[in-house]
Amino acid sequence: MDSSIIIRAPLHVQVGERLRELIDQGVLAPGMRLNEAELCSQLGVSRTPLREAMRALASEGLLELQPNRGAIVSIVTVEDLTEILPIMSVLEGLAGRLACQCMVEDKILEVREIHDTMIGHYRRKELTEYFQTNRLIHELITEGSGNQSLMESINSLSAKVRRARFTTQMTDDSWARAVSEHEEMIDALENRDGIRLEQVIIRHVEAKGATILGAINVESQVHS
Amino acid sequence: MDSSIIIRAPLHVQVGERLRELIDQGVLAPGMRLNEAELCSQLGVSRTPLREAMRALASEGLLELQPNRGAIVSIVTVEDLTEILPIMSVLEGLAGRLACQCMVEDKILEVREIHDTMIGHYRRKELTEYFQTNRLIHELITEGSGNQSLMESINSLSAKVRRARFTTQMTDDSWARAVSEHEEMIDALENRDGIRLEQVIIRHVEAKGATILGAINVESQVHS
DNA sequence: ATAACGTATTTTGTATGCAAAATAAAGAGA
DNA sequence: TCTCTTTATTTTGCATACAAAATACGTTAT
Repeated sequence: MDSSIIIRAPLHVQVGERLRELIDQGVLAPGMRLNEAELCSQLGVSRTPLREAMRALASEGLLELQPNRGAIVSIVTVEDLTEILPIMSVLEGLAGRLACQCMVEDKILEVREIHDTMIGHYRRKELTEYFQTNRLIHELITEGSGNQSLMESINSLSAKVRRARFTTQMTDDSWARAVSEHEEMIDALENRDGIRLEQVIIRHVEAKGATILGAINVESQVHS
Repeated sequence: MDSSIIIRAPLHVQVGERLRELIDQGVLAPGMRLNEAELCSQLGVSRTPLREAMRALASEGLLELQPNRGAIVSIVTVEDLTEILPIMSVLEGLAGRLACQCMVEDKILEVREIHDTMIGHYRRKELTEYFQTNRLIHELITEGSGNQSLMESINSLSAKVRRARFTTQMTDDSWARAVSEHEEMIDALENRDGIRLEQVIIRHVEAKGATILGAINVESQVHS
């Protein structure tokens, strides 16, 4: 009858979450070798739960395990991004199409409000806040699809893209375009026009992908 | 200099592969509890590598881990299929679109040949062989996308769908339709018309999904 | 000085043992 | 007979210990 008992998550789960954080924050940088003993003393656990957590992260693609040679934080290459971005595009598109069917009116209103907030950030050229609200909108639409499996797929890919840590530098032009595409998205969503929303999102994410890959190419040119 | 040394995979990797096989074959049936000690003696390993393998399979979705209560082979529900099939649809569609750009002429020819073989099986109503060649075509197109990440995503979802083990009973009508869609697919591929191939595949996989879900509903009606 | 070999040290892989939690079983009370 | 405790057994979670592989290091020979 006691429903208030706190179920402590197993150590290997906690360790997994902690590692995920560390990788996300970049404390464990891509390419870095993970020393088991070192991490153990750092996290205050023995090697068993640590290793179990590492297997799990590895099969999610966050770590790369080399037999008898330990694990490294996996590196997201330009090739990876080139592969992942088109996938994101169609998946987010699908999420949009489904969201038009599933999302309750309240949620759509919420998206509209965040959209308006985002427009404000755009007008005031507040880049960080713009990206934040932008991402939030995409996440709400993904959630709105009501498709758990789809959410997981998108989130997993999305995490990889974020881990690439490129410097997104939009031109005034591409930024304006992105905003107008968002306007269209909201419009399609409010009219529950799934087909149109899907098309707009696909175009939108493809364009975003092109921007990202373009920026990376510029970067690598600078370095050479 | 010795490149002929055989690098034997670590035990936990071997165990993982073996478990995957057992689950795939249905020896470890969905919902079944996995007893660590039992599996250990069966596979001839200690609990450590087994547990590491289990974590990996769990984060791939093949196993479900309950804290302090062991693991069960995850069950693919109708809801899961309802979620997964639309995802498969757009992903295979994308694969088709990309395949039209990437596939070398020889590979397209190969697909054509298998397609013709499949048509033969269709005419002779050889169901098993039809499904086999059918699946092979889808796999070749997926490969042909040249997108490793996309392949992995599709294969992972595809494995789940297969694990559901529904009994696909096509009507003459839906079978004829599937075949004609395949004709269209091959035609689009040979003309490297990516947009069209994508559309056809999306329609085709959606229809296949409807057939599957329909069959399951019929089954559950029979049981009640 | 460099290359190659052999040894020492570190690091990973696996097995085992113990503690804690969950399940099964047995017994007492209604 | 059924339900609720209490106890015994099983099973999972974690730590430690040992073996094997890889790396680092020092020595010797060219």
